[in-house]
Amino acid sequence: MDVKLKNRLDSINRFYAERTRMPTYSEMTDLLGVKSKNAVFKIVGKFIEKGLLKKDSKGYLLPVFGDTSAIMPPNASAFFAAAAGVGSNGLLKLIGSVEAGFPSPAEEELLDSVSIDKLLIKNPNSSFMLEVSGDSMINAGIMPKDFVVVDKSLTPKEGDIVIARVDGDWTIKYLRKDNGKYILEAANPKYGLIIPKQELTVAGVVVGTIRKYR
Amino acid sequence: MDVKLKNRLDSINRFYAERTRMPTYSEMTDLLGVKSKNAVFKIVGKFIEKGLLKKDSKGYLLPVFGDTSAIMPPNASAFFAAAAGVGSNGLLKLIGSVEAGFPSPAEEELLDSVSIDKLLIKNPNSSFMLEVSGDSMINAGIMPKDFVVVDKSLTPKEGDIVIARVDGDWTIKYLRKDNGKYILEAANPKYGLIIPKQELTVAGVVVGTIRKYR
DNA sequence: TATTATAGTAAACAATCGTTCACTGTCAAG
DNA sequence: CTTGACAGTGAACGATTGTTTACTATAATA
Repeated sequence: MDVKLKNRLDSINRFYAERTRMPTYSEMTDLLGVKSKNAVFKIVGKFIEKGLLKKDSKGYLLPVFGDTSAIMPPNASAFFAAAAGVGSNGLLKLIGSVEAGFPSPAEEELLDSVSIDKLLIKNPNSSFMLEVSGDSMINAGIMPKDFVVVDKSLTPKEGDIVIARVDGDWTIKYLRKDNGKYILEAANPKYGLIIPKQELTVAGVVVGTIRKYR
Repeated sequence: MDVKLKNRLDSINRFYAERTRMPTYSEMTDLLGVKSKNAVFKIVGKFIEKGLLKKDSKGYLLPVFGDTSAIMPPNASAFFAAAAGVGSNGLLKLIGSVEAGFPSPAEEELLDSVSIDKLLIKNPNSSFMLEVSGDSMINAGIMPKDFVVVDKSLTPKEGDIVIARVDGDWTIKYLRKDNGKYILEAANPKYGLIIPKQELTVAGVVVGTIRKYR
């Protein structure tokens, strides 16, 4: 796909990121630099054909997100967007590993865009975000003030990091088993195992963590 | 706001999360359980008046995201959504700290919803996501296979975690200063300071980290 | 009891939507 | 030189949009 077409797609996707809705065909005449809606209709038709945009069941035009179930496809090479840093969908472009660094702009393949929301949240209706306090999980790379994404719908299993209520207190810990009974283990040698006296309730499984700097 | 109204708002927002667009007034008659578009018009008018939905400059209805610049408002109390786990906007409900746990459903205030994308990404056009390899930042809670969000537009300053190219290699490290010259410091005692022989280029500042479990 | 407020119904309206039609101009290939 | 492909223009069309109008039923208030 040539640069002009790619820039056109980017401008549509950028509209979506900024305005939280897809542009109308009329609005796209301005975005794409054409005068007629039929020209837009044909250009959009090409993007739909290539799977870069889509229509829903009612015929409304929608953006297409990168496939977050396959982060870092094995053979993907990547390149920076142009110096102006055009992104698609307001989402992040997934480059590669830190060690691979930032490839030269000469590489031509499109970067996948990913939505972090969609990366971490599999079940929107049963997922929540909590802020971590305390350093009990610090050796698992979970620090105070980090956020964890918790999914209540998942069945907890041994080794999961869970949000649990034990003897009336809430905590975040590894879920372990000892003699057939669930116990909790911190990721900090300062804290011992938690063996419930009365009740251990697992409220949800931690499926992701987020930290914000600056 | 009573439960019926809140459920109506949730159903609109859930439509947005699932369909990537806002429903039409006609579609909202089904969502809200009314027969006439004027009833929808009035209900939506109430949400707009309360700041729970909005119109853009062209008159299109849009969802309203929680204010991510004020995560965890100091006096916010929170409660779980209903057992069915209704979420708004497909976004996460921000509850509270782990120690506060999950409050009882009896508490009535709305949870803020947050978009992680919007939480971490301030400049979509200059932000990227990289996967971490190596354990050089492990004591900063950044582990191999974590993702970092990098913003190229920020001016790096001392103490930032940066993506840098030093003597031809890419790395992620703390940016430090020694005798007026920039150097790099790992967060793992296994690794010494990096004092560039030739060139140190900072490509971007790390503004967030993400880890995915399961 | 009367009045007001609220929540809804049905229909009509002007505007805009996405799509189709007919056409033009440019470029590449035979 | 002719033909076909491609990218575009302008206008028209049927469908749908959000908004407005007129009204009804119920509940709350004075």
